[in-house]
Amino acid sequence: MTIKILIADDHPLIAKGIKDSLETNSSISIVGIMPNGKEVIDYLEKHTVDILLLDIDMPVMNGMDCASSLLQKNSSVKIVMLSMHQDAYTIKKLMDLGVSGYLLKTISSEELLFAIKKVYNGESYFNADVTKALLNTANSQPRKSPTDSPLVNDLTKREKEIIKYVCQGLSNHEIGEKLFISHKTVDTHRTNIMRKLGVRNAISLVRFALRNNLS
Amino acid sequence: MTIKILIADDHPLIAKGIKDSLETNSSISIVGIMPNGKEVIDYLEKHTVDILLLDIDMPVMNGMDCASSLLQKNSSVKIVMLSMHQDAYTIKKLMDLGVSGYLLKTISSEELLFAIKKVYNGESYFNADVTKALLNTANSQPRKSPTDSPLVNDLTKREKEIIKYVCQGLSNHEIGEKLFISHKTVDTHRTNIMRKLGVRNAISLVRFALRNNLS
DNA sequence: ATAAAACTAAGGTAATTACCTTAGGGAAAT
DNA sequence: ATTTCCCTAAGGTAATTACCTTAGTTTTAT
Repeated sequence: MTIKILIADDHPLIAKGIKDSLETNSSISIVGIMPNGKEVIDYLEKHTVDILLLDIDMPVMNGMDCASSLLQKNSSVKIVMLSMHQDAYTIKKLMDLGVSGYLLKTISSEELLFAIKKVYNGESYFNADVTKALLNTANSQPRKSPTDSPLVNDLTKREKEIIKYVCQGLSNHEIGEKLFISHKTVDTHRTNIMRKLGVRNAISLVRFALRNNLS
Repeated sequence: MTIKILIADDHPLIAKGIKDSLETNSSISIVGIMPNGKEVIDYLEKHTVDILLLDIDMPVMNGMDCASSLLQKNSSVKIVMLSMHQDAYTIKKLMDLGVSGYLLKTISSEELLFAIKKVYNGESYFNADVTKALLNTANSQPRKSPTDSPLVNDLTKREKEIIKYVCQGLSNHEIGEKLFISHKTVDTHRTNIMRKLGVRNAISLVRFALRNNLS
């Protein structure tokens, strides 16, 4: 009995590391490496695999959209997300979609193997740090992980507009005047933005914006 | 002749991938894998390596601080940053510090090998996407001001220290804890700083700090 | 040695932000 | 056609910041 695994990661070095780590185990076979979600979808229309190790941050089609698409069409593949960041917002979204696991890339190859076996047996596995990230935000407040880009996609047009003005040092009142909306609406946008990005104050928001060319 | 390389990355899977990719080449020897900047510093005090492949996002001591420390003490090691993100901000800062290369983890093992050889021969290497990221922001934001704004001279040592932490998004309480002073003292410093710089909120303060390399 | 500057601290007040909740109308997607 | 965002708004509360004043201690400079 061999567990057939498909890896989706746009970083060749990382994908190779995962592949090599797993292939030392004879009951596992890596059937392919895909550089983005689109190619995963295409591949899975013609082939069957047991487990998909899916990175989130990928070009063309990201892991989130890919997982969403596969789960909605009731694909038989079990999906294990493999990400750099423990962003509670993203994790929750994926759990709601129905992925079988969420692992940080900080895990050892032993833990990865363990997780794969559990998932293969129909269980799910979320590693400790991930669970902790969710606990910290029991009251639906995501957290942390600036230095991230996939999060930008969650922002609406208006939110990006608000960010620009926040970065200019304008107060909620001033922003409201510029956009002809209430300062309370600006406040709502700000709170939503910060929740999405997992930051707790305006300065961290500005730092994020600068890193992602939103300023 | 063997090129001795030290890898610093807190993700075992990734580090292993890089290691395996490079070690297929007989002229390269991976002498170790360090999980954070602190351990790199410790290691390099006792050993010598040719090239340090340094990840930026690491716990305990990040790659930026690690590179800064090594370059300031004139370590002979050549530093090649290896990051997930093409953040023009960070790249510029690191180039100013004097790192020999900056590569995205999206590169192939072939390109990594090519870069290592160049750096080993005293040249530097920044991969295409990185260069592109810099071009996009070259005109919009001159990072390095040749002459500091006269206002900077009015700031005391302690005030510059406070600014650094403010830029990190820390609250007055958190800054107070870091510096072992009262949050009210931090507040006083902040107010004094803002008065000197003629700004009215923390975000404008951060903008000023970024323009004047105080962050 | 004395003055000036820097660092520390605190009390108080006003303004602002951060966060939660609820909610209606319109646009976009399925 | 119905659901699902998105944008808008507001009420409320807690936390934080901005700013003022006063003031003791330490460090630095002349």
